[in-house]
Amino acid sequence: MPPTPAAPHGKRPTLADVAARAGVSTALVSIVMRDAKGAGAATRERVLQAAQEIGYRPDARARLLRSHRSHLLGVQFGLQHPFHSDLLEGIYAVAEPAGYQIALSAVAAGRGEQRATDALLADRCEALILLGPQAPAARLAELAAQLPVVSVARRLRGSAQGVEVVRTADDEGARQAVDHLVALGHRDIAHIDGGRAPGAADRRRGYRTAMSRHGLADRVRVLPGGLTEDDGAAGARALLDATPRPTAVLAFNDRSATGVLDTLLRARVPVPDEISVIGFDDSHLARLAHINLTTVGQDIPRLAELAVSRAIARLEGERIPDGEAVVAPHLVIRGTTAGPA
Amino acid sequence: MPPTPAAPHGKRPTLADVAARAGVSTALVSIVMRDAKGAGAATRERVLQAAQEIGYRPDARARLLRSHRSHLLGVQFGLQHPFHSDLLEGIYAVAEPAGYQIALSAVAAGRGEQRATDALLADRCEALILLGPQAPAARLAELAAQLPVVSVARRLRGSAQGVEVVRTADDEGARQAVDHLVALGHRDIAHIDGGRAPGAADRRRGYRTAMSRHGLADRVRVLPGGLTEDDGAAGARALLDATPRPTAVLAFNDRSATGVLDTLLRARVPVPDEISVIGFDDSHLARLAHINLTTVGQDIPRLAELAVSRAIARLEGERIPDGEAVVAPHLVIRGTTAGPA
DNA sequence: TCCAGTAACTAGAACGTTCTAGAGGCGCGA
DNA sequence: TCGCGCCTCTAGAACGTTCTAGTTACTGGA
Repeated sequence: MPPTPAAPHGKRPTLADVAARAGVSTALVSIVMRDAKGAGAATRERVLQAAQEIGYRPDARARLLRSHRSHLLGVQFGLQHPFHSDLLEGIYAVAEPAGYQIALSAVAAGRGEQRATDALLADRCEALILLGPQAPAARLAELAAQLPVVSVARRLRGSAQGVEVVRTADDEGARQAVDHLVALGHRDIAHIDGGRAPGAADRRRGYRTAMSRHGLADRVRVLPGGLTEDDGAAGARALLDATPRPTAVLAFNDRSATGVLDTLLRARVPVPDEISVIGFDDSHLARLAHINLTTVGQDIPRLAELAVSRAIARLEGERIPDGEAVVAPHLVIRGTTAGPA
Repeated sequence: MPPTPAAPHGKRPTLADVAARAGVSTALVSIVMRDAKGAGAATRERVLQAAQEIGYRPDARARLLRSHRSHLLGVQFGLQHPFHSDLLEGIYAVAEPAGYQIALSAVAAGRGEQRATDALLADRCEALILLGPQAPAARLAELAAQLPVVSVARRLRGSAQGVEVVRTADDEGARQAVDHLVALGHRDIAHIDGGRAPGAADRRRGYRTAMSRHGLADRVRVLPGGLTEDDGAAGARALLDATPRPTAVLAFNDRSATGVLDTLLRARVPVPDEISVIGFDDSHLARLAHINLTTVGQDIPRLAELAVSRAIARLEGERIPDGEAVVAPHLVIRGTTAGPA
């Protein structure tokens, strides 16, 4: 059933092979394969037939070499970040319909960001989309001098000229969480933060200002954390020892919140009866029936769409609105928040 | 500080630009850039200097187009599988030192395996490494007719001729888990399985035969499950209703085991005091201090190494040992197993 | 002194596409 | 009948690299 894939000379079949078999020129085969206009219906049919028979596939590299546009977007992502995986799903969904291909380059242990971006540049990407890049601003500026660069989820001050930024309004997300807890009647609300992680500073600030606005400046309590479950668990232990013990806690992200939940369960502190918990991200984790976490959702499809569309806009010479693209988060209320006992 | 990246004519600099600046031929520049022999030390220095000055980078696509080997391994992976991310880390670590580049292609919602492999073929990969492929065996055979294909973690019967298989001895892992529990004194040991997931059938079989070998055939209890936390949670609820209630349970994987743990905690059933729990994978999850899961570890670096080395061996015409490459798992004893009450 | 051998370098053809020009055929209005 | 435009198709150059087959210059052995 599968077409015999063997090319005449044992190598991968090329345009010329198809052309010979169909009795036309290579140029015409090229036209047919690209579905461009300039070929008659009958010939088109015959060429496709021939291509099918010898199992021809266009060579993407040769194609890109010749055409002066590559229509290739390079995406750098971290292998260990589920959040990046979710973004990638969104990026694929937007880029392919817009006629752009995606080239992936992973950041892994022993393969730093420099290696990752070098590979993308060598592949002739037209623009770079960097998910949560950690590289120094100077390096990003250097890249931005060569081609359009979009930083997703990492905020950059003026030091990285020319880099587009797409991110969530982290401070606003923290504010929504605090507002929700205050509306439920909480006053002693703690925050287990994200340390130096991207967005952590903004979430910390959002928490502080929201507390102040509710006249709770003296109840502010920021516990050092990070972005893993262990960080959350450690924060929760500190929380339990605190006096007065807070009745609610905002974690840096869902992973951290999961650690908090686990520690509270083990300590037989019922959630949300004695302590309410809020996460951040609305990851798959949070949605699971047995975790059922109230959390601040990031609008991942929107972030992905903005990242791609800004990259494309820069490539096609459209004028881009100045400044960062900031996406509003939204509170997702589930089962881990309730009024204080 | 960064070299002025502008090429003479505003486009990306090429070999010819470097050659002109250094006053040599393009062929010689090519030699220097590849670090091949055939250039004098002084000239070499001068060429490198010129390349540096105009910010030259080799064009990977043109390079691959010309050279008849591409030294490119295509890897297909699932965006939503942390296990695949871990494998990828290992694959990068092995492939790059061996002189092979990695091209990634993700399987995502709306981007099936066919699309993913098509992209890799268009990119002129020399071999394909598929992580947990779900495609029908016929499709894999069709690919294998065109180039070397390695299937990781998916077992294939004779129907997919020519496909290399690299996998963990799943039945053996299940056996180790049962042996451990029996040695602790357990007799009522249940298994929450993985349904139709890759490896699930083998683990189920390993559990059954191990139970039989210990004379516990009549205690065998397989509960339907899957590969997510929710599946584990559902299985655990079924477990609690069973009579006699099992004193130990082997989950399909760590995610499922996490769901089990959570349900047991909520039901105030202490682990491991009343019920012991074992997972499978030794994922990051299992290692977390507050989960501390006894689990069957897969040797991920070894799986990655075997996958890459088999692909390369096929490419370089070396003779490969017949049959699948099966890697032994190993039990990792942590805090969720103990003797029955 | 001559020739072989080697090291340094170059011209020009490939690789598999797309693109630019243009050739030929046909229909149609004047 | 001519002239024009349109459609289909083709020849050949181009893309940026590597490879093959030289050419030149220098060394050292007979």
